[in-house]
Amino acid sequence: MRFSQLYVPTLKETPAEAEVVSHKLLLRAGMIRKLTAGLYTYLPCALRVLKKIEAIVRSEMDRAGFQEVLLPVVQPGDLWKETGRWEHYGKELLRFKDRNDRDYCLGPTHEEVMTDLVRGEVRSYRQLPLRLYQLHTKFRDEIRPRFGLMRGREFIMKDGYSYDASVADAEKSYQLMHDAYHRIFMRLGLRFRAVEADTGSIGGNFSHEFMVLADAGEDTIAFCHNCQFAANVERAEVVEQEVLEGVVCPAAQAVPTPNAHTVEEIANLLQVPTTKVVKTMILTADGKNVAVLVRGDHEVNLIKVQRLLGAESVDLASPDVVEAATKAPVGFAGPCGLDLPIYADFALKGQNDYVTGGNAKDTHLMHVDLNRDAKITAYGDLRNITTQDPCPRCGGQISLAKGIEVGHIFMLGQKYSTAMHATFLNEEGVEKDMIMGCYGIGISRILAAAIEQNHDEHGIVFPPQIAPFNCILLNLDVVNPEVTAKVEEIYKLLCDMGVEVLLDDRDERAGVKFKDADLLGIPIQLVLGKKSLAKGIIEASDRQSKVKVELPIADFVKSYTDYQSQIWVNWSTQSSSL
RNA sequence: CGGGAUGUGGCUCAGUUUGGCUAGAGCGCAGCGUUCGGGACGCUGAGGCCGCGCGUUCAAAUCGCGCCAUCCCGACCA
Repeated sequence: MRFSQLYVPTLKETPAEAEVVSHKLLLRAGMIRKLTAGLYTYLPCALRVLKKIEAIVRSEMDRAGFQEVLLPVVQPGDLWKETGRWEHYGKELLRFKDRNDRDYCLGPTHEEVMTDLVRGEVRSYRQLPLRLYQLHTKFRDEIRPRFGLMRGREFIMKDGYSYDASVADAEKSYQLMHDAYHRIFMRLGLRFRAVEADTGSIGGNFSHEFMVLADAGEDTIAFCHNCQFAANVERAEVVEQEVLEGVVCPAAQAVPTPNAHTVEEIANLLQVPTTKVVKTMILTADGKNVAVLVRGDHEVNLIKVQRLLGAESVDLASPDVVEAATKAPVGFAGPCGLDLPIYADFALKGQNDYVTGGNAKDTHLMHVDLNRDAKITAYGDLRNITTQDPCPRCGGQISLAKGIEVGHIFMLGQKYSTAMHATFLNEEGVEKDMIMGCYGIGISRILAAAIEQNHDEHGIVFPPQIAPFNCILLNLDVVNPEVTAKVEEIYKLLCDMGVEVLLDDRDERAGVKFKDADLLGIPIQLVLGKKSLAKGIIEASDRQSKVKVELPIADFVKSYTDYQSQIWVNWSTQSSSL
């Protein structure tokens, strides 16, 4: 491919709309353009990368025994009514009606349609397991699309579904995908981690997320240095610590705390550590209000609260609810005398002499003993894990890291098969519901995640496995006939070798070519100009390390082949699952 | 949906506070010339219903009201 022919409108300046690195670089590198909020057009370079990602995903899915199909994007509302998700999925489901006034939606995921396909044909355990997948476009009307391709409304996804006759078989399907995902992310050249995850709205029994490690990640993962434990903080359980003896606690005493709202402000004002302050949050769970208590230096985990209460939804209560419950403005809630069910985190249990809100304007209570002065409904694991907590499996040291969720696998169980009557006859001739699993990979998100993880001040640093081209050949002297003739010769040679080469044949200054080559993130830069031609060499440089070597023109085929394979090997040793 | 911000040539932004006469700069684009190994320089030129609507005024990019769009922070998720 010739640069002069390629539609890559690179930009010197970053469009104001972009905030995160991947979004900025995708725009600057001429890979994507925004159509409207959350909807992006992929230009040739981006599409080349996406196709490489898809090819790796496809080959590993096929290898795992999954068969590719392609389902419609538009789905009938009736199917969603069968599983109850027409009511429960929420506004992310874009709904509309056809000319006959029938309900339809754009597919945000395809459990219903895939299961409809399977239930129509499968009658016997002999036809199971059935493992299918597809690669196509999903639409979710996100509340807030952001970060370019990281959270678009329309995106490319690989979604796979398994149908098994028994739980044991379903677990095999799940493990097959777990292993395949490992191979996929290794082959993509990324640093990633599989973590235990919450199942969220998809539902099911258990799940793992595959996280690309990057500072811009929206998720926090906790992992152990000593054992294999790794989990999304949403999910990571906190083990209850040994109960410590409480000190002798004086009687509770109200103190004025004007202008102090946050835990830090209270702690400073009253000269106590934040660990001795109790955070009281009023939550609304399925329409009922409850109070949740955590230590001042801890964060409430709403998913854990939801699980403890067995609630469908849990949210922070609105200010008027808080004011009605505490008879005070927001910021002064406390457990003493509060007429609500009160759930407290384990960490508060063993100690006393706390500072809490006073349920009155500008007032807090000191010397609170929760067991003496408040009525705690129950203690439980209600907060996010911290680096101070021991590993819940082995007691080892916990670390936290940011990650971008690029894959998620779920053991669904019979949630959908039961609702949709996806049944089969077993060996005994008894009708059973199939056991399902579903397995997603965000293809277009991987493009963004790869850039978040691999970039520098000059631009993108693509892993060679997914780079839009294997190398870029810079003609530094397009007006010089000898140089140009030699460049053309090398270009043809590379094409004949099957190397995906981008020839920068533009009549531009050297600096422009170097800048664009860096920006695009092509792993290998080959440079030929008057100087190098005189020496009989081509300069090659590694986009990642910036290390330059000289390849003799005389022995170009072999020296290039060795060089490229070295670059690839370097990358594959970097990709890891930690 | 709540909170914050921004809308001015293709891109980045100035001008808006204190209304004023042909609306500016840099980049990019077209032409000519000089340059040519890390985003060159000079000259010439094209390109703007100043987000949209209504209003105030002799006069609106600038003031008021309404709407729309985009971005950021929260609840969602591949």
